[in-house]
Amino acid sequence: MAEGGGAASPGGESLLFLTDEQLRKGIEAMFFAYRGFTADPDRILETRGYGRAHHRAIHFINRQQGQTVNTLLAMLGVTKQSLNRVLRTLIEDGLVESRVGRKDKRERHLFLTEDGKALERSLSEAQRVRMRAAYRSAGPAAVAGFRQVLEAMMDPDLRRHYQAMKDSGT
Amino acid sequence: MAEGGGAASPGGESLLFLTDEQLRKGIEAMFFAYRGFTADPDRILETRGYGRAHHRAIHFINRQQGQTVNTLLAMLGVTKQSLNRVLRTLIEDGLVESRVGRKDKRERHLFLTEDGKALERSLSEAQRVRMRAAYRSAGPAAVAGFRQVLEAMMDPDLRRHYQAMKDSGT
DNA sequence: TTGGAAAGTCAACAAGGCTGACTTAAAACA
DNA sequence: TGTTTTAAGTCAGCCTTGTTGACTTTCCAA
Repeated sequence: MAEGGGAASPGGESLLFLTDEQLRKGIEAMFFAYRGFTADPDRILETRGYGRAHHRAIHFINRQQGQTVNTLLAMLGVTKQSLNRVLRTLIEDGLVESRVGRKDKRERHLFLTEDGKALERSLSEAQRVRMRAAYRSAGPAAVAGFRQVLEAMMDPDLRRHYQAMKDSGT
Repeated sequence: MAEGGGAASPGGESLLFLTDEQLRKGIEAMFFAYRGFTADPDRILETRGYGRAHHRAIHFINRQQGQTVNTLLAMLGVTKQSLNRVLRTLIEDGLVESRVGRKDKRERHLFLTEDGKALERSLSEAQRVRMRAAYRSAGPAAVAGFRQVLEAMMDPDLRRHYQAMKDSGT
């Protein structure tokens, strides 16, 4: 209700956005939007017998080709057993290549093959289409706000990962 | 970071925010932010032996007390068998009450008990704390943009659910 | 009175998380 | 040199949460 500094007062619009009601709408918006956000890739993945776990692995391997398994693990926040199951099928299917490290031979460096890149493009393009439509309908100012709020919502560790990517522009 | 808003170049603002690079950042922001968004409730749920499925059921029953199972099903987008498993444990644990419909006795109307409401409050408060912090750090304009983009990202069906809630203000 | 909708249940299965224990290879260290 | 630590991978088993399919019960409405 009227927490956060008296949202009920007239002219207090600068605070109104912090009412529990507003926050609840933001929470629900996240829930519904995330469903839409994953819907298109999910459909593509299904035709191949893959799931979201495969998508995540593909996305992050593409983002930084040649990264080690440990790096990927930190990004995904799952156990190596869990990742390994997914990674094994991607390697068997020829979408991912695992190369022994040149300097440190314990490490495996992960790369997308041409097939892997093709799937990555089709998945991310599906997501970009939706994102592009949302961006267009909301406008540039809204997009800036969108990214600002999302960034502030991340856990610090994840935010660092996100920001690291920001700098390494294509 | 000269491109926090995505459109640093003068004049090109209306198009620059639609580059694939910008879209990719938006996609990744969604991914990381959603992890943060669910982290706090997940921790609370774990202590009770519940999962996200229980959280979702509790959230939507609270949102519209007395709704039928079918309504809830449409909102959650899962099968009734899947929902039923979750619902059964919540009823057994005394967090949800299921009342036979007065007019149509086939229907079951779902309500949160006092215990259920207490858990709902603790879950949503955890989420609100994070959301509030994100909102504060991003500012009112960013929040408006955030909600606009999320809404545009939803599937039309889900958007209707979201907007329906919007009107039924507390 | 009967067809069909709403709800619930049982069984079986799959994806994708998890823990724990263990191996192998190689690097790092003392 | 020999020992410890690290990176990766594997096996086994468990849990949650999603799925399909088949079926029953209840009961409204044509």
